[in-house]
Amino acid sequence: MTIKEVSDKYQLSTDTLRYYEKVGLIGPISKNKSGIRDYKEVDLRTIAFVKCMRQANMPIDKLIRYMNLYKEGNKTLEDRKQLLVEQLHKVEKEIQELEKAKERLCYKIDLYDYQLLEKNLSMEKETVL
Amino acid sequence: MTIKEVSDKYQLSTDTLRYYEKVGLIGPISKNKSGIRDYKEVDLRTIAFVKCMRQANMPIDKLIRYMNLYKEGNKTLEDRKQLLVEQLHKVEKEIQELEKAKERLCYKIDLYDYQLLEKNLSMEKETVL
DNA sequence: CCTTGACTTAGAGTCTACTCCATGGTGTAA
DNA sequence: TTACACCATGGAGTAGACTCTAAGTCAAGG
Repeated sequence: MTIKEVSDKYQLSTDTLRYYEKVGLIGPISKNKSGIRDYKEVDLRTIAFVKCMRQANMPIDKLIRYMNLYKEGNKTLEDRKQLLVEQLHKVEKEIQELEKAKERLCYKIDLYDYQLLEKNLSMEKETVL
Repeated sequence: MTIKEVSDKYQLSTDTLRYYEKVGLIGPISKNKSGIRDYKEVDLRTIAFVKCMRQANMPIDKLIRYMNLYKEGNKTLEDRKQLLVEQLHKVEKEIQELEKAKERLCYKIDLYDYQLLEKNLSMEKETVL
């Protein structure tokens, strides 16, 4: 699979894909004789995971640490789990904060609706009289 | 209320408070004869709102636009509401994405628990034999 | 009076995560 | 075979949101 195809499939720019590879988040990706990347199934799975974790706002350096632990094999299971648990907590907290913000937004929007209603009523009055 | 007290109350650094004022997100804050800021009740309410919107990941420039509309008064009600509605949609989408990430994290953590269990069992076997 | 600690300013610096650029090679359809 | 879109590299540049620094002012306590 070419970098363009991967880019389209996962909605990550080709620049981003190369950047992720450079910093060690994915790959190294195998290349054909003329140096062009050929993404394999396992690469795609890594990319999907990375994308998901990035959407969970996991910072790049933490993700890199996770990937490095992964490469070290079985003895790092506990550490890797720990990283994910930490991230889970962060995600839960963020969801809570967003929910709070959401409520406030809804409340304010309601207020605006009310104010707009009043404004329109008074304009109508003006027009009628 | 001094900048330090506000900083403690809202968990925003004094630098950040001054920065918000500089870019026009809050204030201008009134100052005493020797030039020291004195935050009033209305400032605190603005700060609380700004903090909430920032936690909702509303970009600074959008917030500034909102604040400017607010200062223009009644005729901008519709526009302001529009900004908030947009932001609400963004927040809802982000919550969804975080929920997705959360599920994936939970799933992976479960897998790790299982793998760790297996590992410990086999270690126990080794010890016993 | 002097020190200490909190306050002020303007402006430079930092961090994260990309994103863009210049330059040059590749592959395939007409 | 030439045009075209795509690929590569290293390194510079950007956006957003702070964060820090230097240099100075001010009020209170010892």
